[in-house]
Amino acid sequence: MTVTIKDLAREAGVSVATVSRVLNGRASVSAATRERVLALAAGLRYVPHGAARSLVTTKTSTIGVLLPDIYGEFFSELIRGIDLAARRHGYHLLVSGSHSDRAEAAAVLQATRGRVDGLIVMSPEIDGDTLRATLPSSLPIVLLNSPNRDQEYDSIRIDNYGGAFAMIRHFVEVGYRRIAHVGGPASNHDSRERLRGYREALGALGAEIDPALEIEADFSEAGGYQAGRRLLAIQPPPRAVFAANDAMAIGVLCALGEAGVRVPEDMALGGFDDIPTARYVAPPLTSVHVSIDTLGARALERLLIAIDLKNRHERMREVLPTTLVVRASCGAPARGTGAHRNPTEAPSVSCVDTDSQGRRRP
Amino acid sequence: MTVTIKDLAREAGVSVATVSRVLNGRASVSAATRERVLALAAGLRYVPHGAARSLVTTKTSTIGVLLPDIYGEFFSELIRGIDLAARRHGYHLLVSGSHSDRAEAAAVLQATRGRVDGLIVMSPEIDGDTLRATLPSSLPIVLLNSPNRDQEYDSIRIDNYGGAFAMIRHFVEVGYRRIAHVGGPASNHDSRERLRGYREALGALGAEIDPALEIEADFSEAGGYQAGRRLLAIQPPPRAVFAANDAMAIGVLCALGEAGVRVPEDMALGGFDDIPTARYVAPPLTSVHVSIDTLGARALERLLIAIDLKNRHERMREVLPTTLVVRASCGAPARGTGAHRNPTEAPSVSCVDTDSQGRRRP
DNA sequence: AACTTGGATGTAAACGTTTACCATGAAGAT
DNA sequence: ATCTTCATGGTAAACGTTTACATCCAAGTT
Repeated sequence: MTVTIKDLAREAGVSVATVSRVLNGRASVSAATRERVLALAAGLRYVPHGAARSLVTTKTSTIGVLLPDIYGEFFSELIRGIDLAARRHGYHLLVSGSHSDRAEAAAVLQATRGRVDGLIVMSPEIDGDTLRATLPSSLPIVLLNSPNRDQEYDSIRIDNYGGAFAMIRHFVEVGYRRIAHVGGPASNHDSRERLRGYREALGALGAEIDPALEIEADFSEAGGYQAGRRLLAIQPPPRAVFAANDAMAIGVLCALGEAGVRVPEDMALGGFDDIPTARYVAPPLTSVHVSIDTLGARALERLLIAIDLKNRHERMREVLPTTLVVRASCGAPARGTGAHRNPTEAPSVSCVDTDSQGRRRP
Repeated sequence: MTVTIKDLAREAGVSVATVSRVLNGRASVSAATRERVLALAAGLRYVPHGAARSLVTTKTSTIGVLLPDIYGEFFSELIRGIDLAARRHGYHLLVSGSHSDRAEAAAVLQATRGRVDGLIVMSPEIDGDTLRATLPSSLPIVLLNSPNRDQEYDSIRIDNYGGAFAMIRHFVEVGYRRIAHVGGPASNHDSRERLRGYREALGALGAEIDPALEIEADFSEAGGYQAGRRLLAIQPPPRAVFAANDAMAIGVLCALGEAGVRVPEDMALGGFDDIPTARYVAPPLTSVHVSIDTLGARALERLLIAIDLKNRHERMREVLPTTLVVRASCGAPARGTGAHRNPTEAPSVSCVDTDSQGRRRP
């Protein structure tokens, strides 16, 4: 029913080898034959069978992407970044998100064998040992934002520590001394690093240290809202709040707004991630910008190198720098009014590139 | 190097057929043999080769998803909906987004042959004729939000017309008579349907009709902002604005805010899509809610039916209903204050289910 | 005229599975 | 004791490609 290379060969009166050569642009086929085969292929709507091809070439031109949960702007940006880079290199993407447990994630990993040339893995469930246990060591893998310090795998992560440090540094420079933190789940590596940046910055910059100012939430708007309510009860109240992601910052904003607490006049606020929404809330949110699509693109390019070198390359651990984006919510000198900014202008913000210690980069 | 079923068979001292039977849970293998093979498979970290398997079974357990551009909350929701449904049914997802031209999209379509069991296509570039020309007719396909009225393909789309109609009906009920529209590109099918809903509702409900009130933009925040500026110049000014998506509505909000025009007191505003951000802008945005993940899940399930029935099923055209979500931006009676709403509560909004004529559903 | 070269094409093996079919032998039925 | 039956497991073909190798033949070289 579906037309194969044999049908094509028969119709064209040549061997399958010749058809294959034409289709793959191999040399030494006469122009006449080429024409005939090509015309016939179009006419019969022939499309080569990918699986058969990969079986013999041991190339799939596909890379697998394993994500914790395909949700929200972070992941759409990430996939977009990976996808664009993949297309540029002629690769396809096999994506899979939200695995409830380790067993399911492992099953998905297994299922990708023979359908992908490599894997980009971002999953709190999966560590190096799990990977080693379930996959052949010949499969190239890049770990994304993983706590993993494994020498066997490449990894790329965001400079959580430096980003958090930069935010606190900014708060301190603006003049705040009593700064609270709304963190993500302690089990999450990103949360822990951002918390560490917060704590060490407080210490290093001489701000006030008070464990009562640390609240743990869950990275969601709802969690941020609850945390915001608890913030309001703290005495004396903090003058600024650093939320470990923008979703929680928005929740905090919500809680403060309800209570009549003005941002930034009564309490300053900063987030992390710089999701697109950040600039459209009122007041626009100061945040730590992370170039998520770059993260994805870099991961893909690293993976391609690994594939090219048959996984015999030197492993790398890469850290992507962050940029502090200052908007109205942190009460920095003479910035914005709380109105939405004009989205057609260049960002009306000050950006500060920082190194991994939160220090200003030239 | 990588271990195959043959290695496994040799080590276990059985034939490849037996190993295959064990691995696929086929009957008639003694418990002892099964144990031995399973233990060995785990020990050697054997994983079956997907491509080889699909070659002989003609099943890939993968479905392809072709999207116009993986960008923004709409697409992350859509992919999420598809992914969840796919996993539930044991399928994987091969996604591809943002094709600059028809040729590239066609190339991607071709490349999926033999790697997918079916296709979900959402792309303005690709119509029925292109599909017919590039793909074997035996491949099951579901079209998403496509203008296509092709009898050959299943399709699912959102009730753009009904959603727009419902929004205007609501505006009229609140008391507005002079209502402007900020539309998407005229080349886009969704825009055209929303515009049609707007126009026909104005006529049907006796509101003011004035071509000067129709502005075309491009579905982006920036485009909405520009449109907002033009709105301000219209004399007499409209009392309400219906933007064809939330991104543009946010842009309009921005322009109005800059000009000191209060929403909803001076001008009411409504959007379309009900993206998560909609409830966090100030004032919270009234919008037409679309269950995007449902759209994705439905598409996948329809595709699975088609696959099951080897594409010999009856084709269907499905229209997904919308829900009007009333928040503060439209100035409906005694709603919100412009503050962020508490995200832990059930939505503090009135929802109105409507049929395809924008009439209230029981 | 014999020999070499190389372009065009065909032959067949290989890739890693699944599965229809067949062979074996033990247990139960007569 | 012979015949069935059935569980177990082996043999080999098939899936649709690519590609190493072989073959053929025309054209050029000596």
